[in-house]
Amino acid sequence: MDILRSIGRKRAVSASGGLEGQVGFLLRLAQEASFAAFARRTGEAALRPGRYAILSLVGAHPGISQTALGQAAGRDKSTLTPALADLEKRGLLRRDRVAGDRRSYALRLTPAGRAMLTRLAAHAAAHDRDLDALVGEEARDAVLAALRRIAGGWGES
Amino acid sequence: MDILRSIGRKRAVSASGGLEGQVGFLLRLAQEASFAAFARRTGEAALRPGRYAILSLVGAHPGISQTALGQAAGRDKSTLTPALADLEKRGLLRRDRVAGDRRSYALRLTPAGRAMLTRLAAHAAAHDRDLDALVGEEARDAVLAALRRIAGGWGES
DNA sequence: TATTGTTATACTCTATAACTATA
DNA sequence: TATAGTTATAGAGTATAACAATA
Repeated sequence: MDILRSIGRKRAVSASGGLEGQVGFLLRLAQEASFAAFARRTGEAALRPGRYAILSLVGAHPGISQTALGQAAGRDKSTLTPALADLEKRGLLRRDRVAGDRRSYALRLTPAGRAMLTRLAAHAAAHDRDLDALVGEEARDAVLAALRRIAGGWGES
Repeated sequence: MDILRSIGRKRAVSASGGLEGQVGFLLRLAQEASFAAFARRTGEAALRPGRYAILSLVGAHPGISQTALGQAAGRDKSTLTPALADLEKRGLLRRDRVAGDRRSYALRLTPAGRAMLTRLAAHAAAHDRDLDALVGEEARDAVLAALRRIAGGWGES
C-alpha cells in the first residue's frame, strides 16, 4: 500500500500552458499515470518499476549477468547491486556463480520469482486491455510502435 | 554539460524480454530518450524536465500561486520550494507578494525567464519536428492524443 | 591490462509531517 | 480552524570513481 500512497496522488490533470504539446512532459505524465494505475491494480503484489523491469528481464534471459542486465535496463551496474540484493532477500531471484568465469553471476528467477512474474504478467495483460480501451485497439499498436521508435531511435543522435 | 553527461548515456537499446510490450517500461525509456535528445539539442541552455515544466507553466499562467503550480505540475508544494528558489536565484522568475492574501506569492517570469522560455520553445519545436520524422506526421497527432488520454484518463480509476 | 561486481560517496527528486504566518 | 508556504527529514533511484578478485 506504501507504493499506492506514494504515487499517483496528485496529478497534473490538465496541465495546460503550452506544455501539453510537449512530448517529454506528456511522456512523463503518461508514465506516472500508467504506473499508478498498474500499482492500483496489483495492490500488495506491487513492485516498483525498476524491480519489475529486472524481474521481467531476468525471467526472459535466465542466466544473464549483472552487467548485461544493466545494459538491457539502461542502468549502471552499480545501481543494480542493491536492487538485486533486495530481490534476492525477498526470495525472488538467485545469483549463481558461473563455472567458466568466477567474476560473474548468472541471474535466475526462483520459483517464487516466476510465480510473482506470472501474477504480475496477468495484471499487465489486464492493464494492456485498459490501454486498448483508452486509445482504441487500432491506435494501440501504432502508439506502442511509436514509443519503441522514440525509445530506440531518439537516443541515437 | 553536466546534464548531458548524466542522462542518456546508457540505454536499453533492445530491452527484449516480454518487457518491450509493456507500456510503462516503454514510456519510461521513451521519456528518457526524448529528454536526452532535448538536452543534447539545447546544450548549455538545458533545464531539467522539472524546471522546464515550472518555467512553462508559470509562463502560461502568470501570477499563479505555488500551490496551484504544484497541482498543475503534479508535485507536492514542498517540492517546489527549492526549485523555485533556484529559478529565482538564476533570475528566471519572480515571486511577488499578493495584495489580497499575504500568505501566498504570485509567480511570474522575469524578462530573462521569458527569453529562456522562448529559446527553449524554439528547441522544443525542432524537437517536435524530430518526432514527426521519427513516427510520421500523421501518426504524431494520434500518438500525442493517446499520451494525453493516458496521462489524464488512466489516473482516474 | 581489462572486466565483473561491490563499495563509498554524492546528487536529484520526491514525499510526509510539523511548523509559521497569515486568513 | 484552515490555508500558503517553509523546513526538517527520509527514502528511492541514479551516477562516478576507486577497489578487489579474476581473467
